[in-house]
Amino acid sequence: MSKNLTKRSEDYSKWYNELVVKADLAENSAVRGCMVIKPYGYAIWEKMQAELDKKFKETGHQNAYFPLFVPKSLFEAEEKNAEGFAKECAVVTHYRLKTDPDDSSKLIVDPNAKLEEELIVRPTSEAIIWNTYKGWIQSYRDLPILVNQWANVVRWEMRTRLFLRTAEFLWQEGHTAHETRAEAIAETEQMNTIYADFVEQFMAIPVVKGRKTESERFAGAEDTYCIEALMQDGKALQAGTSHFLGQNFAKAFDVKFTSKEGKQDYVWATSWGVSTRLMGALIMTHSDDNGLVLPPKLAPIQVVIVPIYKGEEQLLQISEVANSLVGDLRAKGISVKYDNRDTYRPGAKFAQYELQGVPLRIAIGPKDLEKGTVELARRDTLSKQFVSKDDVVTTVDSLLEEMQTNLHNKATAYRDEHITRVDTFDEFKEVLENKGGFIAAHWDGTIETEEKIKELTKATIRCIPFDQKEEKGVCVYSGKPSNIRVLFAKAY
RNA sequence: CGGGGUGUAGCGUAGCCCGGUUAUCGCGCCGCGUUUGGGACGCGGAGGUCGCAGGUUCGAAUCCUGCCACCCCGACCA
Repeated sequence: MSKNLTKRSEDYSKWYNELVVKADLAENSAVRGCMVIKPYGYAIWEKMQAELDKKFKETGHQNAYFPLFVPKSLFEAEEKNAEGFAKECAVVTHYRLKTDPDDSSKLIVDPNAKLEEELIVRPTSEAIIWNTYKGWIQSYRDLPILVNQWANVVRWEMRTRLFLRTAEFLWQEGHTAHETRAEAIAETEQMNTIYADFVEQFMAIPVVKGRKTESERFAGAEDTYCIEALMQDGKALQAGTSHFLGQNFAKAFDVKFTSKEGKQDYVWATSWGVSTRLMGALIMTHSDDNGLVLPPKLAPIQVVIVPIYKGEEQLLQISEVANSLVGDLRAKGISVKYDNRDTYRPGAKFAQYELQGVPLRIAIGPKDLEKGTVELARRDTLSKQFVSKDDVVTTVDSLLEEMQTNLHNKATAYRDEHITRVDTFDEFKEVLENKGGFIAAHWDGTIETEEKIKELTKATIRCIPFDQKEEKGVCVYSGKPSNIRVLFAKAY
């Protein structure tokens, strides 16, 4: 994506148009920041869901569903968590409307239908889930509980951005309960790795795995692991998180179990999630000026076939070739669309599928009929080639694989070029201002320094990378000793 | 909630300063015909509470007042 297209969110409209429409109920400001995901965009989300779900099941997790509403008292139970989300909660106070006595065409909230206790629309489900787990857990035999929920959550953000920070978003949230600290930490690590593998391999987006600093940590967590991605405009995006919650929620909701030895103890917890924000990451990582570019593994349509013809008869001849090709490709498990609409010309279709990011396009025209070929165009490089009819299936098959790798390599190269090692604060500011991306710098480990750097540069510590080697140095801001570099960046 | 900006057809806009025929143009949409190897062309057509409410005026998209919404920047955040 070109630089000028990264500056304003409205510039993304070209791509978003294919995926999403902004909720726009005219005078109703209440839905500001929510989105309507169109079928094509939702199909992408469904592919992501399916892949993640598979990985969750492979690691012993099960899906369940918990209520949308959280009674306020439950929400209050874990103090830090409550405090962390308090500023951005939608609250249900009434349960009924009635006709306005002054204007029968209007409805008003019935003042007689006030709830005894307000209900919070979940910004996350730890509270209601841990309140439920309390009833599920008595013995070590009940552990571990490995549950995931696919759901929507609401966070009343002051400022929203399509996909990256919408008021309502779709996500999955895993909530697990364990006997031991070590087991819970292992789960936290496992899930962070699953996210990293998914985002890298399936979405072709390179990420840095690491740990959050205390100030960036999830409210109520003892430790937060994350995967951080870098967008084409040089800003970082948190693509997924996995939290080790310690015994905080177990204590808040009084969830104890009796161990083999007959002793009572609080259970150890984790939670982890990824959201529709990943679709924003997808757009901002791979898109170019012609629109979306989808990695083949998550493209709802992997191959589109466009006929080029004059007259009904020619279309029939081409359709014969096209339909047999569709059959052959589907037999290989490749998703194909044959677009034989006669209401649009080929050029318009080409443009449309490029906008939608369809990885491969096959055009079949009279020349191809003569020569026994098809024209094959790939979305990532925009290059075209003629392929013999007999070789199409194998070529498509290998190209899809190649494109998946190519996209990941391209994004990785970009990301790696934008990790800059910096040793002075002047250099830090210079790189941040002119180059963007991640800055690998020494940090003295204090919240004060972190805050000060944020205040001066707007850059935050994205993570302390797991694979960072120990290295003696001095803090880029305070000059105090440090033995590891952390990653700073401006973030979404 | 602070600072800045913008509201005219589905989308993008001209007109506003300096009030005056039927509100401009492009895209899109509908019909007919010709087209079809990179976003077709011709002819015809439909579509407007000029953000809302007041006010000034013979007359308001245009001037005044109030309100509302959206966008950008900031605080907040996955």
